[in-house]
Amino acid sequence: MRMVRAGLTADRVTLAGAELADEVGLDHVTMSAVARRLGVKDASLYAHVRSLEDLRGRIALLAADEKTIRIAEATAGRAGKDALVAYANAWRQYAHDHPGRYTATQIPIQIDPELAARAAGPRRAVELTYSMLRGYALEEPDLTDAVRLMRSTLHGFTSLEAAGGFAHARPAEDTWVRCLDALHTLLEHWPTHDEGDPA
Amino acid sequence: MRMVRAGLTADRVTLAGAELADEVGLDHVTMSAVARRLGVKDASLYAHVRSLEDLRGRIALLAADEKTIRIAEATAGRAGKDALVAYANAWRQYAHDHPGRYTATQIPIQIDPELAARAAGPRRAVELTYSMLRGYALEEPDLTDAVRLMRSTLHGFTSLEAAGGFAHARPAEDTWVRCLDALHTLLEHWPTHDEGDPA
DNA sequence: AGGAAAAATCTAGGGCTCCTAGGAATCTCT
DNA sequence: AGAGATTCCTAGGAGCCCTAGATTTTTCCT
Repeated sequence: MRMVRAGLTADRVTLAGAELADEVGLDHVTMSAVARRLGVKDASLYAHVRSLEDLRGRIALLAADEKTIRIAEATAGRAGKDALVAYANAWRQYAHDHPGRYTATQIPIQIDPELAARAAGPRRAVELTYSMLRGYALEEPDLTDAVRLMRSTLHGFTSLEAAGGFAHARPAEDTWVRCLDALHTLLEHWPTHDEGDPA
Repeated sequence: MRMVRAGLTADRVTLAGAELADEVGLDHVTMSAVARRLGVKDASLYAHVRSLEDLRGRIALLAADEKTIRIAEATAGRAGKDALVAYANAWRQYAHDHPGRYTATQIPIQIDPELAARAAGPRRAVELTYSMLRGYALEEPDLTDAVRLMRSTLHGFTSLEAAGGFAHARPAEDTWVRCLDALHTLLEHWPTHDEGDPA
């Protein structure tokens, strides 16, 4: 029987999984489904990917890399609020464009360490965020706190939005720009010490 | 053969699923596993629950109810920053105590409408948040935006924390209290109009 | 109390999934 | 051209979701 090789590779399998995740949701990404999409039997995938768990981890890493690259491109050459808005929009846009990949990002990290080490994505992402915030006059540990607040808010918003958490009364888009305004003013007037009245 | 009924009910099945979710993670909650935990064959569950999808939805609703109740108890009789902190801590604590249930909360809503209607949780939660923010002088649509920002930040933080998203350098707890301070001052000085310098 | 009706649980089984083991086809390299 | 490595396959076991129909238990009516 004539056999044509599919030319599989770990990266191609991962990409197929990522595309599938965007189309049908991450938890409908199965070995069988990926194999079908690649015109291959499911057993063939195990030469390139250790398990379904492993595949999900690779998709998560791919997504982290892609998202970081998008943010880097968006914020290049910008500073201050301009950079903040570009950063946030790139983040949200990626989640919109690649919902399956994005949810892969959220899974508890249990990735093959060797694989994770090769991927510069996460480290790079942290650096990006820090340098983006350099425009605001923040010292450690306030800087770390601000970074974490940023990530929390952006992730929380896009995550809730994707899950349909915002009723349709007011467009999410409008809330989004107001939230960015709020984050900006907050970063400018970061409460360095406890300055609040305890009432 | 002597047969003793297990006394199953939709609620008992849901509870077993919720407990299992907290122990082994939501996506290890299977019909078979729940059945084993209840000392029953998996087929028996289908008299009470339509499908695995349905079970997950019920777990999500249960979690939403429980979380809302906790927040209501925590914020009762408090106002201003006091209420804010109580609200946020109750939220985070619930996520810590019931990680599986909490992640069930995040699943895109595709619940049996009839079931969702019976559960007052979500509606109540929204009301709670609004009334908690009544201490800050916010008018619509700023109020809606503030509510959404709150939820985004709280959800994002707890979600990232659960996923191990915060490196161990600085304790997440410290960042948390700083974030609450920040949210408080932000709500007090909400940028009603665009007051930012566009640089 | 006796018996019918309703409800709860079981057995049996089909189809899909993950994953392993070992065999056949294809590519690479000398 | 042939050896060795690589790619992909077939075969199959185990677990999961879910349905259908039988069997047992409870309820409830007279």
